[in-house]
Parts: sequence; structure tokens; C-alpha cells
Amino acid sequence: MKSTIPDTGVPIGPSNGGERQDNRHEASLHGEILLRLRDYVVEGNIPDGARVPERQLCEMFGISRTPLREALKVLAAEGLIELLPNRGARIRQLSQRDLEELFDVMAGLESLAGRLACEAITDDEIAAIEQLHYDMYGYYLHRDMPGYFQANQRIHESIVAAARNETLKTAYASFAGRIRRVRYSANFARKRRRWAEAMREHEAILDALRRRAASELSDILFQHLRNKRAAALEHLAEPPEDTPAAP
Amino acid sequence: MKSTIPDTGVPIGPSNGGERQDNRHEASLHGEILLRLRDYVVEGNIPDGARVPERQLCEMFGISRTPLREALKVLAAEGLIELLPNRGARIRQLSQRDLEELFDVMAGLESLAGRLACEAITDDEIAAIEQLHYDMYGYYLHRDMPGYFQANQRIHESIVAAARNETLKTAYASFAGRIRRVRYSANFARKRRRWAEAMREHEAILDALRRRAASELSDILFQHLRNKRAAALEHLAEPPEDTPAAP
DNA sequence: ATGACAAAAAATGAATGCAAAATGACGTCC
DNA sequence: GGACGTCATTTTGCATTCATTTTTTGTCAT
Repeated sequence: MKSTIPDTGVPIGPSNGGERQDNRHEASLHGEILLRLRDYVVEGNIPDGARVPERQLCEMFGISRTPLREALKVLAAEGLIELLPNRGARIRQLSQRDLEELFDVMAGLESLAGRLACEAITDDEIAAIEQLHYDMYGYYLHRDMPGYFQANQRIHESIVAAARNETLKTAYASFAGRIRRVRYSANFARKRRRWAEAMREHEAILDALRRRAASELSDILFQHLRNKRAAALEHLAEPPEDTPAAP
Repeated sequence: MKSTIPDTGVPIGPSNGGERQDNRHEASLHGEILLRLRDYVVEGNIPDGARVPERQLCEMFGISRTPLREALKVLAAEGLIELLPNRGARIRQLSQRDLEELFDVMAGLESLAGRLACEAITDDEIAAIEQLHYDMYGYYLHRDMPGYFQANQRIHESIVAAARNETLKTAYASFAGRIRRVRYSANFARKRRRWAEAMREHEAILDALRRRAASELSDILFQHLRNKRAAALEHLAEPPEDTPAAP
């Protein structure tokens, strides 16, 4: 069998304006639910490994099961939840190995972002990142964790944005969401020594960026994320203490 | 509002065997449909930009609309199709820019794979890749495009496999699918000069792999894919001749 | 009590039904 | 002859319904 499908519709507008990536979601109900449910899950409102109760969520969102289930399938494809046959959806429990893998993929994506950013970034954008860097340094000096954390995140997002690659940006956001969920439940306390290291690395990043040294920046970013991974896993290794052990 | 959701189910088996990534799909009907429909789309059975006819696909698969629509949502999330509000699904038409972005992301992922592979690859695996390399060289000498192409793909897959990162592997496969769809419709004829280049690059890849030179391999792989991108786009730049211009 | 078994209750997966929107056909008017 | 407006048909999106499966509850026997 080759093609039961005739050439129903021919290409429409061949060149759509290249402004969006994939989200026409906002309009339809299932899209709305998808966005809300994803946030709900990422923010850690349902504990790890717990089942995702269709019925209650339907009531909570005031919709029927159909659009909710559609959203669940997408979330499963994104890796946030998992679908067990005839047993519904559960929040995906990430093993230590899963986290290592995720961090490495994030490192790869940022490394790529740095490389691409070197080709396209403007001096103004670099200046903006430098500003963020100085802000972050201030937070570092004042031991302001949340401020530091936010500035840090903005820097990395700026680099990804400077890569001028919407596909990369979308993938990056997706993986970041998976990790963020873990961050929400177990909120990392950054160790002092790590801070100093991270600051030094960030200076190196800025330096390479200014010189548009693509390969070098790629390397530094990868190593930087690798160190983050080490810090995160180190922290997670400490006993979770609210996770009941199997009986 | 914090949590309408009580701790319904507590974590089940905390440590599932780490063998699978996300696919419990095989069992449920929607999962079956998802796999089949994805292949159907990737293989190019529906022309670019054409609408995806729910009704006919339902008949073709012998199912109702519900599981099919669930599969469509996932495919949309994967970027293979796009969903227009109240207008159903269409095969996503990739612009030249989209392709550039995709190739770059693939380059980034392979670059990452190379880096990680250096940490974990065994001598046997390297030997297997070397074998593929020699096979490929044979195809190259005999101007055997399909053979060359397949060996080439296997080499890259082997590198990704050697990275020991299922998350990466899954992401890689997903992006590869998007590109493959384009390959199916416009099948690339490799230019002679490109072949020689590619062979040289592959030798460099093998060399770096043998020395476990992570950064170097990362660089080479990125450049290698960048060149592939150039070749592919060059080819696509030739007039499509069956794409009707907007009236 | 504890365990096994059986029935009830609930939840899941898929099919069907229904209102709203879009698509296409046809006739009218300029 | 072509643009425009109206109406029938199709398609889409979501709700609802139905058949299974799972999970819980209740009962009984050991």
C-alpha cells in the first residue's frame, strides 16, 4: 500500500512569516490546557511518581476529559509524565541517571548556542549580557541567592537568544522545563565554593563571547554546565528525607 | 490556590529499571497509531503543506477519531505537523530557515555526542566504526550512493549510541525524523566534490575519536554537519518546480 | 487477625454525538 | 465575465457515552 491519501490540499501560503515556532496552541481549548497543565506539573504541584488524576484536573480546569487527555499525551511525549497502559498518567520520576543525561544535553545545547551566538551576536547584546554579569556579581557579593540565580538564568537565556535559532530555543526550553521541575521540589542551595567557580567561568564565557571565539566558547559553556551538573547531583545525593522509602 | 490535588498515589516503584526512555506507547491504540502515523508522515506520503485528513486516516487505520487526534497533537508537538485552529492539521512546511536551524541543532547534538562518546566509548566500538568507515570508503570508490549514505548514517548513529545518553538519543532521533521527511521528498544527490570532503572529515572524526580528544571531536563533528547543511541547502536552492507560486 | 477470594466502585481507553466553524456550490448582481 | 452573498455540506472541537480494566471494599475461611 502506498498512499490512500490523495493530494487533498495543495500547499497554502508557502512562506509563512517565520515568526513562530510551533504554537498555535493559544486558541484551542486543548492548547490552553496544555500550557496550564504543563506549568502545573513543572511547578511541582503533583509529587514525583504520583498519578495524574484526570477527573480532578477536569473539574479543576472545568473541561471534559478529551482535551485534557490530549494534553497528557503531549506532556508524555515531552517527557514530563509517563503513560502506563490502563493505569493512566504518572509524574515521571527522574532517576539520577536521567538527571545526568538531561544536564549533559542542556550542556550540549548551550554549547551549541554559544557557538552560534558567536556568529550573530551584536555588540549591544554583548553589552546587555555584560550588564547582567555585573548584576550577578553584585548578587554574588551580597549572597543573594535568588537574585544571583535569576541573573544567571537570564544570561544563559540571552546566549540562547543570540544564537538566532528558534528550533534550538524551543528544545532548550523544553529540556529546561524538565529540569526546573526537579529544582522546584528539591531547591538547590549553592555551595559557597561553587559560587566562586561559577563566577570565574562566567567571566571566561564573556571573554570568549567578546572575541567571538566559537569553539572556545562552546568548550567553556559545556564545562560550565558540566560543573553545574556536578553541583546539582551532589546536592540531590543528600537524603531527600520526605520521600518515603519502599515498605 | 496551591494544590487541589491530594497526594493520591505515592511513588510506586521508585527505581524503575533504567532501560527505556518514554515509550509505553506500544500497548495503547493511540500509541500504535502514533508510531504508524509518524512513519507515514516522515516517509512523505502526504505532500508538504497539505492538510491531514482525519476522516480518511481513521478509515485507513480502522479506528475512531479520538486516538488519531491524540496522535496528531503529539506529532504537532514534535514539529512534524501544525495545527490550525478550527482548520485541522497540516503537514508542516519547512522553510529554508527552518532547515538551516534543524541542521544546526543536529550538528550541536552530534557534536555533543562526540564529546560524550570520548568519555565512554570502548575500543571495540571504535573498531566497529572503523569498519563502517572502510565500508563507506568502498561505497565511495564505487560511487554507490545508497550504500554510502547508509554507512554514513550508521557511523553517526554509532557515535550517538556511544555517548550513552538515552535522552540525547531520543532527541537526536526526533530531529532526524523531521529532516528525513525532507530527504524523502527531495532526495539529495551528493555532489562529487562534497564526497571527497566528507570522506576526509570522516577520517578526522575517527582520528579524534581514537585519541578521545573530546573538544576536538566536538569541533570536527560540528563543522562536518555544517558542511552537510551547506550541501543540502545548496541542493534545495535549485528550483522546486512543482511548488506553485502564490497566485 | 490474616490471607484469599469475590463483588462493587472507580478509572481508563476508545467510540459516538452534537454544536460551531469552515469549505464549497450556486445564484445574483454589477 | 467576474465579484459578492447566501445556503448546503463537510469538518473540526469538545462533550458524552460505552466497554474494559484496575482498584478498592467487603466477606469468608483458615
